[in-house]
Amino acid sequence: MNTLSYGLLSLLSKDSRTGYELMQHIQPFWPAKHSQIYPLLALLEQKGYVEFVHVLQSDKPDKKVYSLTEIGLKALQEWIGLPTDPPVTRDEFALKVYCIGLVNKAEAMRMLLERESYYIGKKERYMESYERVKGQSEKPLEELEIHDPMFGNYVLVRKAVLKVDADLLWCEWMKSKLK
Amino acid sequence: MNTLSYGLLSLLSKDSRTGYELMQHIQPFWPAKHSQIYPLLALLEQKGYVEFVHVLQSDKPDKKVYSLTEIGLKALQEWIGLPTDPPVTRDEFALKVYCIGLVNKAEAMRMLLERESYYIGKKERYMESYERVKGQSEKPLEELEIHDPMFGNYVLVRKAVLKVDADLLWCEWMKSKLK
DNA sequence: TACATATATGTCAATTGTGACATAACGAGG
DNA sequence: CCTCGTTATGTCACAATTGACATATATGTA
Repeated sequence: MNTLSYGLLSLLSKDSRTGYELMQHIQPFWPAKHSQIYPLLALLEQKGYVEFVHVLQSDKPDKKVYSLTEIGLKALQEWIGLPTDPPVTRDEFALKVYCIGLVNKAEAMRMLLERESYYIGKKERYMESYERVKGQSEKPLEELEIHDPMFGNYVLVRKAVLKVDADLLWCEWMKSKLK
Repeated sequence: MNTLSYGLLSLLSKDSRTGYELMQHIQPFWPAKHSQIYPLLALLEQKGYVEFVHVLQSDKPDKKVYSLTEIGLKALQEWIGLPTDPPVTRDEFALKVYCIGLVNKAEAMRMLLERESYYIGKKERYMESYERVKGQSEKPLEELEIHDPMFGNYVLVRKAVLKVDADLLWCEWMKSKLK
């Protein structure tokens, strides 16, 4: 069982979801395409870690709603205690920045502004997530504690916002360097 | 030609390096093992983008020092202008945090402290890089501009420090949540 | 009318990346 | 003396991931 499989179990521990929804929601922490998710879900179902019900829809295609089983929950709990791999980031832009002296200031500024607007868009989406979490929570977010069902969502949105703020801060600083 | 290949050219645009050194220096932005680097270097050499000289060493194993060729430089310059893929991060810890409510506060705190010390170690190494860059630069770092050979190193260390500071800030904030 | 996008699931070939094996010499520690 | 870590290069089987293809319906757009 690979990390992505456990990631899917992790999402399913809160809510029953379709493969399509799992694919959408796991993106910020473990980007994966549907072509990777669907075969893994079939494997997880084979092993009895998840089960699904067919849900017929008239307006949209029918779907399979997956949920975590008892033994899936046990597997998930065991995995949490196991050693955790360090995060891995692959950043093509950073590779380009290393040799940015090969282009002129104007071109470098163009690239930087493009990257900055990418981060601005990301931050906007994270802020929308934050508002969604706030709307779904019964308590004020600051009062949530570890066993509250929204705790994970809350602290992860916070993590994402802090990181994108750091990226935006660097972009701002870089702009002053390229003036 | 994949992104990692261009990353190698990018590093070689500043200094001639061995495959082993390239493997070490590309880690922060594009983690790759030597088993991936060496075959790519052979391909790049076949295409004429890089060339190497054998350097015999008595105390350590002999090595191959690679450098960028004219046509390698041209390929690198073309790549810089091309659209840049967004950064990709895979974070197993974040997947665990999503369902952290499955374990008790003490266990969650243990995991968090472990992750925090990982980030502290990373920050220390980045600060060492910063000092190394400062030592190698002729001008004060604040005065470096885009065409200075140390500019890329300087702004990337700054980027790395800002990001790890954001991670540490989140850890600090999380500790207060788990008290 | 035609085309793009979103929902929804699935397969498969090709590419990318990992972990183990192989070799070899040095220095440090038990 | 033996093992471990570092330097240094290389191969190879396997696992993880991507991108294209396939299908179907609804909705919005040119």
